Amino acid sequence: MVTFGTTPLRFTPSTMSVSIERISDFLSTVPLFRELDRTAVRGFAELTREQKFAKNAVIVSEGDPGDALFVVRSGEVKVLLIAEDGREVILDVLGIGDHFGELSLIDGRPRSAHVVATQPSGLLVLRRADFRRQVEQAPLVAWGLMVELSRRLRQADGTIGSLILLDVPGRVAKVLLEHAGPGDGTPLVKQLTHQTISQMIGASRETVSRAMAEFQEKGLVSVQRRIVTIVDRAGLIARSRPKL
Amino acid sequence: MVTFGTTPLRFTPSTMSVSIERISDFLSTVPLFRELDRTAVRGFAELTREQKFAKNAVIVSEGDPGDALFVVRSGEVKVLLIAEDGREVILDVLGIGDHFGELSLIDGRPRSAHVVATQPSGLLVLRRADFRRQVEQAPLVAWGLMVELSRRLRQADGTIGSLILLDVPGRVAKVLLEHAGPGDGTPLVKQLTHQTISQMIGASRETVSRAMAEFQEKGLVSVQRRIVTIVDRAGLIARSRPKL
DNA sequence: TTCGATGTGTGATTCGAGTCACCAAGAAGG
DNA sequence: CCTTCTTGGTGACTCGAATCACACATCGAA
Repeated sequence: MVTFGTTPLRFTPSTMSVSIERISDFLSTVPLFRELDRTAVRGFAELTREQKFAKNAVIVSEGDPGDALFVVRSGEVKVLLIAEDGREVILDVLGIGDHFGELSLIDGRPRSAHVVATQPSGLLVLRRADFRRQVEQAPLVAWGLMVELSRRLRQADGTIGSLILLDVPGRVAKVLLEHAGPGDGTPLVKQLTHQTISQMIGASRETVSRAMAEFQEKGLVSVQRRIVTIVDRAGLIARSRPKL
Repeated sequence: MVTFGTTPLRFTPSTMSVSIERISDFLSTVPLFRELDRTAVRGFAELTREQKFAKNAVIVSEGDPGDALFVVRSGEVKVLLIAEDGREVILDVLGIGDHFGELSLIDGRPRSAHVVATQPSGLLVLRRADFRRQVEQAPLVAWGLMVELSRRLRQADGTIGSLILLDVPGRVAKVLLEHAGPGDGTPLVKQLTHQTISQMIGASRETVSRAMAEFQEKGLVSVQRRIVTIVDRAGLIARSRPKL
């Protein structure tokens, strides 16, 4: 349900269905729902309500009981751990079409990380009970969920490997490659500050700066107005391997 | 199907069913199948064949096309990444009742890691097509699979966090706690060499040795005939937190 | 029992990367 | 437009942990 300002609006059926239609269109672009037919997607779209978050707003906190799944409709959020001393570890940066919160939905345990908006964001919220009921109608979603969890597990294992096997410049190179556009000469899909990168790979901001400087000097990447472009992909890949 | 030596045996129906019965009994102790009724478990048990592996035998290799799920029936295996320079990262050590290989089964992608027997081991093998068909009969397994993947994802994220936030002794403490028995004074459930621990936490063997020496000195753990017992759990927990 | 093999303990040295301390350069907002 | 905030760059110093180099302890198997 959508509200403008603080006034709740009553929709005429036609206005209503336009809105649901829009959400359905959006959801069918999300991999999790891609295999479903129109009707099934609509089923999910109807259970959805959109919630807006300002930049830096906390969306979920580690330890909270979690009973909702979120799909990013606009904006950007980061998934992170916060240590007692305040240091932050960024586990993931999510953009439009990504989703989070499924772990608590599946196993009923508390949230495993914090999620904070890095940009003003609109999130579609699906509550647990609604979601479960709907999954029983459309078991394909269960499959899609497993595929997504598999992807993340592979990614997490890869991250563990590179934390152990690579030096800081190697880890920076890997992050750049993971966020690279399709071909050489394309800028990164996301704008990552050195600070953000450092929190993703467990390094200091300064060391990331030095690594980036090294890459520019060697002609591996070029940076214009803080937008990073990969010039020599092969060179970066070489740098992202454990050195013998 | 079971074979002794190289001679395939023909079973009488009764012999056969004893064997299947045994496997069913075993499978129903595995969390993945725990929610199923006898008949459903039997369905899976019948699709199973046991394969023996010698110590150090390679069970699956990273990059292989994967089309089977393995359940450890006896022995122990390790899941690991191997860098080009030969260094090994141990992602997990699996014992009786644990399983691996589901990622490739779910998403059809190549194996994401190597699996090697650390002890002579017996593995129950379930081929992809059989497994999928059976899952359609028993959708509860799909749910169990998601719960298991969630558990691993939480664990992997925790590992990433501790690699970034903790020093080596902190990471050692964390591993000890994760493998601890129920109460203080109980020995670890698995025997881990310093070498193995070092490969799990991305440290050198020597540094792990020194950390263990420190823990013994401070009375946090005691070691007798290479069996580690946790004496002061609270102390270890304190050591496994990021220090302010 | 004796011999490999496998696991552990400890010093000395080296090195990658964190920390501290600034300064410069873009963005962003009044 | 000029201030303010956020981001990036670089040197100097310090420190945790890897590496190197051995010696010692345990364990199985011949």
